[in-house]
Amino acid sequence: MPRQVDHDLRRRQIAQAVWRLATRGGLEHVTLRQVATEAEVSARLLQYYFGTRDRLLLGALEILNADAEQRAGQRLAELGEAPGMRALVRGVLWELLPLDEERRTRHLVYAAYFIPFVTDPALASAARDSPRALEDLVSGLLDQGRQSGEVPPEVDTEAESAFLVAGAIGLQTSVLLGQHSPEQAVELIEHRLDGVFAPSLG
Amino acid sequence: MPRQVDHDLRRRQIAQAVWRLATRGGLEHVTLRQVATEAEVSARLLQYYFGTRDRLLLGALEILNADAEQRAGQRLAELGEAPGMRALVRGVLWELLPLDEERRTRHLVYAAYFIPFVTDPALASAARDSPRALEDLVSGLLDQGRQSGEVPPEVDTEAESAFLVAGAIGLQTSVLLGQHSPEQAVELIEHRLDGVFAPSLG
DNA sequence: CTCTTTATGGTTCGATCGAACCATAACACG
DNA sequence: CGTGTTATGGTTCGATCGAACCATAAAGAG
Repeated sequence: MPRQVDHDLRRRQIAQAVWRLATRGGLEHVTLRQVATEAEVSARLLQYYFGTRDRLLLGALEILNADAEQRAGQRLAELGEAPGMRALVRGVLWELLPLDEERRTRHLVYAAYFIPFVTDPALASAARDSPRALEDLVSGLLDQGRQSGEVPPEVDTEAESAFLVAGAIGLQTSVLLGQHSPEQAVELIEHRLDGVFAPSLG
Repeated sequence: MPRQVDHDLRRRQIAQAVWRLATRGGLEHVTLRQVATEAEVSARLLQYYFGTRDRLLLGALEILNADAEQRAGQRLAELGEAPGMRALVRGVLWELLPLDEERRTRHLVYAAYFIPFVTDPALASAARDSPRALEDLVSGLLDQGRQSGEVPPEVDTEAESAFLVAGAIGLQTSVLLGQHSPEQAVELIEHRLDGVFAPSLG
C-alpha cells in the first residue's frame, strides 16, 4: 500500500468540507468539485471514499450525527454527578441551540438537509426518530423530577416536554436567522423552565 | 401587442411552479428548464418575466409572502367581530402551522429558502423582520388581554409571546417532518394557551 | 526482490445548466 | 393599411456537473 492513512480521518476531513459548503450555499453548492477544493483533496478521492454524490451527502450527515451525539453526551457528563433534573433538561435543550460555532454549524447543516428529510425516504427515518427520542428523554426527566419533588404533580409532563423541545427548536431557527441573540434564547428557555419547575408561575 | 395577457397572473403561475419544485427537491432542483416545464411555458418566458434565476427565486418568494399576508388577514377576519384575545392569538399561531396544503407548501418553501435567508443579505432582511413582527403582534394581543382580564397580570407578556411563537415554529418543523400530527400541534398550543390565559396552571 | 494490493491524481464524456441571442406572431395605434 | 411595440418560441454557447475511466506511486506479502 501507499502511506497507510486513517480512513475515518479522511472521511471526516471531507465531511467537514461538505458541512462548510452546505452552510454557505445550501446543498445546491455542494458539488463534487467544490467539496474537493474545500477539503483540499482531488475529486477522485471523493469517489474513492464515498462513491456517488448521494452517498457523500448521506455519509457527511451520518458523521455529523455521530459527532452530535458524542458531544452532547460529553457536555451532559460535564454537569457533574447528580445534576438535578432542571440542569439536565436545560442541558438537553441547549444542544438544540446554536450556542457555539460547532452547534451553529450543525444546525445550519440540518437546515440545509431539511427538504431531503421531508421528501427522501432514506433520510426521513433519521430525521423522524431523532427529535422524537429527545422529547421522550425530556419527558422522562420531567417524570423523574416529579417523583423527586422538583416538578409539581399537576404538570402534564408529556405536553410540557413536547412544547419545551418545540420551543427550543423554534428558538434555534430564530437565533440562526438573527432574530434573537443566543442569550435571549437561553433566557426564554429559563423562563419556561421556571413555569415547569415551580407551580406558582404561569 | 399580441393577445393581451395578465402579467401578474403569469408571474403567479410561474411562481407556483417554483414553489412546487422547491418543496420537492429544494432550491437545487429549481432550474430554469424544470420551472418552465412545470409551469408549462417556454424557458424564454422565465427570462422575460423574471430575468435571471436569482430574480426568479426572489420574485417567487415575494409572491409567496404577499399570498401569506393576504390569506392570514382573511382567516383572522373570519373569526368574527370581537373574537377575544385568545382566539386571535390562536389564529396568529395557526398561521405558522402546516394545517392545510396551502400552509404546508408555504412553510416547506420557506424551509427550502432557509440557508439563503441566513447567508444572502438581500433575503436576510425579509426573513429577519417578518417573524419578529409576529412576536410583537402576539405580545400586543397579550397586553390587551391583560387589560381586559383575560390574561392574569403576573404573566410576562414579552416572554410568553416569544416562547409561544417559538413553540409554534418548532411544531411547524415537527409536523413537516412527520413527528407530530397537525392535531397534536394544535393540542400542544392549546395547552400552552391554557397556561397563559389561566393563572392557576403552569 | 518481485508482485499484488491500496491509495491517489488526472482526464474525459455525455448531460445539463444559466443566459444570451434570433425569429416572429399578435395586436394597438397612427 | 401599414408599422412599431409586445409577448412568445426556439436555438445556441461556454461552463460546469456527476461519474466513469486510465494511470501510477507507495508499501506490505511472498
